[in-house]
Amino acid sequence: MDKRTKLMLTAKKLFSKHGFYGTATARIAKEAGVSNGILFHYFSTKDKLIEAMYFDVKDRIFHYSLGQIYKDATLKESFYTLWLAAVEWNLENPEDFDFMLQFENSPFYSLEIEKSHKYVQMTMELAEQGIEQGEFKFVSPLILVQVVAGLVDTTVKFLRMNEDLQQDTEYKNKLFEIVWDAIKK
Amino acid sequence: MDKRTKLMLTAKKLFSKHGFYGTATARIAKEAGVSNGILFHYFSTKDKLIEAMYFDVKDRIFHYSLGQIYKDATLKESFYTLWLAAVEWNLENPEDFDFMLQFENSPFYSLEIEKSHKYVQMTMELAEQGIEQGEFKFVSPLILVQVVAGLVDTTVKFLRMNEDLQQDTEYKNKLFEIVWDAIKK
DNA sequence: TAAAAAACCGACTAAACAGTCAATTTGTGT
DNA sequence: ACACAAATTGACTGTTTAGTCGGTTTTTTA
Repeated sequence: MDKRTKLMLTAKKLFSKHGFYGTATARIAKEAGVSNGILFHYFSTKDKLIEAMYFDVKDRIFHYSLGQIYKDATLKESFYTLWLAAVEWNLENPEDFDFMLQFENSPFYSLEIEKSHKYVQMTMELAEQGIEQGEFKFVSPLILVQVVAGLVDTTVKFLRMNEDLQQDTEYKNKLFEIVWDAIKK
Repeated sequence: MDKRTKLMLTAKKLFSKHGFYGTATARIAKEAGVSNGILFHYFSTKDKLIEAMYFDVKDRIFHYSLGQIYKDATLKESFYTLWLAAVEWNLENPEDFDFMLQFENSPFYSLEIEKSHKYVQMTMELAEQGIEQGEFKFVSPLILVQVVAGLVDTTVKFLRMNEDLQQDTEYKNKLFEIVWDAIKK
């Protein structure tokens, strides 16, 4: 594995456990088994490393989740697939989840960063579609996207504390009804 | 104003703008107009200061929001009052809001802390009531509480970016329908 | 009003930190 | 085989940091 990747994996592990504040760059390099200098060769500052990791994680989760949607699915099916894929991905990648939560709620994060992301447009289009078809509530498509994203986080946090429910498909369907009822007209 | 309060107000301002990582204790003391030493007289460590602030803010917002509920209100009215009060309080106290978001999504925060909070029980009871009366979805009362709390955050973030909607009662009612539909059977 | 306690000061320190850099190794194209 | 570029090292540094401490002022108590 190349050292850039090793650094990002180690950084993710440490950031998610100890926070940005509690993780020294020297420690990241040491635990990744590379030299101190190479970290700053790939990422000119600590902040740049954090930002690069954000884009990397966001990319992977959206690529995975959007990839699960199949053609000719109804709007509800698409949203169900999207929601479930995101929830399961986050449960299987707890470090990524913790890192993202921390990042998105820190002063590092601005909406400029968010908006620059290609996948946001794609989910917005789904929401707009639902509104036009009269299936969703007549509100800003942005709030609908944010509601779904927020409910993914809420669900993941809840299922983490209730491991026995993680495999319970029936219960997860009930949890999805929360999401669907929230956005549907 | 006593120096302990001055310190907490200044810390809140700086933490919300620059994060825990980006705010030095010396700077907090300086901008609060007090000596460096007195900070550690009141809060033995920086982490203790952060935690004390969390309890302080949480206390005030819950005290305010729960206080808005009137006797003999229906369950829906109670939830509406609670949700609206929380949203408006957060909009009027953006530093508190940013601080809380940061804290609750950082490794500082554990569910042990959350559970130790007296107000959590009170909202849980409201949720249990709704479930027993058959008015809410038949899921864990905890997820219902977390859904409402999460949707408060989502709403606040959204209204912050759309200042023109902040006074629009009709629109806010529509946003509440998202919350209500999410939890109601 | 005296003495005890609590609040308060700011200079100080030891450790930790992000980022640099000159030197060395590894890879690549000719 | 050679030259040139890119990757990599780890010791180093100037600064910043949380937290300490001996001493002073203010408040409380009896």
